[in-house]
Amino acid sequence: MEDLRKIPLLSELSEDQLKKVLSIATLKKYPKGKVIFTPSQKGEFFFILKKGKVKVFKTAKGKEQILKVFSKPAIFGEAASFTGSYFPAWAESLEESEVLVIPRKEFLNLLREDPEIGMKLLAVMAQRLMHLTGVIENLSLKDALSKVSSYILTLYGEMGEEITFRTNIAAMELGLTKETVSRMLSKLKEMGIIEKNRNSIKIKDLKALKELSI
Amino acid sequence: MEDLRKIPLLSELSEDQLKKVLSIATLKKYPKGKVIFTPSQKGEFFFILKKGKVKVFKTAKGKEQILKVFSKPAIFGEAASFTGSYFPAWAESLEESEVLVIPRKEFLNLLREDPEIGMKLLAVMAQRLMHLTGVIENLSLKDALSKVSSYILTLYGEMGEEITFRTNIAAMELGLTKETVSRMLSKLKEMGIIEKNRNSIKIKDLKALKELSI
DNA sequence: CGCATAGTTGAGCTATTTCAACATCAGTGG
DNA sequence: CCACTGATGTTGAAATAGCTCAACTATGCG
Repeated sequence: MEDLRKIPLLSELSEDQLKKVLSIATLKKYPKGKVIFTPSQKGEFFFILKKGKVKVFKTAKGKEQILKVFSKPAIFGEAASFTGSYFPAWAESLEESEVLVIPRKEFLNLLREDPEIGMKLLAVMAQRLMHLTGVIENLSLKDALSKVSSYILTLYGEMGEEITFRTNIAAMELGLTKETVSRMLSKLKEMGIIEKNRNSIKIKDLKALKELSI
Repeated sequence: MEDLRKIPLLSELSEDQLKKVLSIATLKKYPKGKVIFTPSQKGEFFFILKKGKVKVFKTAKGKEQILKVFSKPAIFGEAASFTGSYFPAWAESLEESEVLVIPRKEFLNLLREDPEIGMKLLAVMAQRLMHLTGVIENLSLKDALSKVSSYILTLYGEMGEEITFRTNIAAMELGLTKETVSRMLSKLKEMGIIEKNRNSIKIKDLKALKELSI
């Protein structure tokens, strides 16, 4: 429950309000690879990721483009559950996950009761917008090496730290194939910019990486 | 002034409120090709397009990707002026335009005074999110012919209608070159799906076009 | 232990870009 | 009113980034 306090939208709630939310919410457990919502569903529910990892993505013609991966406690599906329209994307668990599901009606009640929550939601949506413009910039304006470089930087915590890196997830986020991502990683390694193990990388030359990520 | 009422955010305002907004706002005129804001500016102002046409876009490495073109009265730059952070993109007039500029402070006051306006803004942001997910879908999952086909459909009003079509704008919205867009148009013409003049097209086979746009 | 999943590497392919040359049009100034 | 100029669009040929396909390796999970 304390994890949930870290979510901007919920941090604002009083103890009582949060309890109320939790009493309304249903806890759902999704094993790895389960669909949480699809574009053919209307936003009748609002989702809070409590534990696990979820990808939100578009698909067409057998291809898939990730919009965002949630791996920390966060809300998702908020736009559609606000408007009540169809979800603009798919959501699927990437690992075993726990999700709190709140009916749209209750979600709207919360908003109505406390305008401060509406403001928080605005802030979240503004963040989402910025994130998506970043995705678009990546997709449209950068070449493969820049994409991978900037992607690594988004994962980067502190110098010398081991960064878990999933090639195929990266590929789906960046609009590349896993082969291309793999090749770019090899290239970065050759250039002495990163070190590479099977599931993780380590940044050796942050400055050069930043340079490439533009 | 009545045009402004058509903008969702403002339609909600009382006569007095709207007058107040207009008294706060500064009317700015931009000739064609003028920059309205850039990513190096913080969202100190909120913009209302009154007349004209404005493109909001990202650029890098001499390339340019349009996020959205506004051609009817609308608000823009709302996310950054809500959070006060840097604009995530550029805005530039595509033709001579009139823009109402409102200081962030006053904009936030409006939100504070009337929660209903906050709700409207949420709706607008939700729309923007859906739009951007659509842009991403286009960029990442579709080939050139599909992109152009679906783009034409977004412009489409009623059957047999002449549709103004600007090849280079289309290209910048679709993440293609003008040459490719031109070639795709020729292809669609060859296929008997559209008719084509210099600055406009006409849909001859809507069903086929929809088929291609997937 | 075995099998499905994830990653690597090479080779050839192809959609789109790039470059170049040309055509057309709209607006401007004489 | 016409000539000039810059912007916009068209078409062809060549270049290329990234994809597809294929074969192989490593891994981790049941």
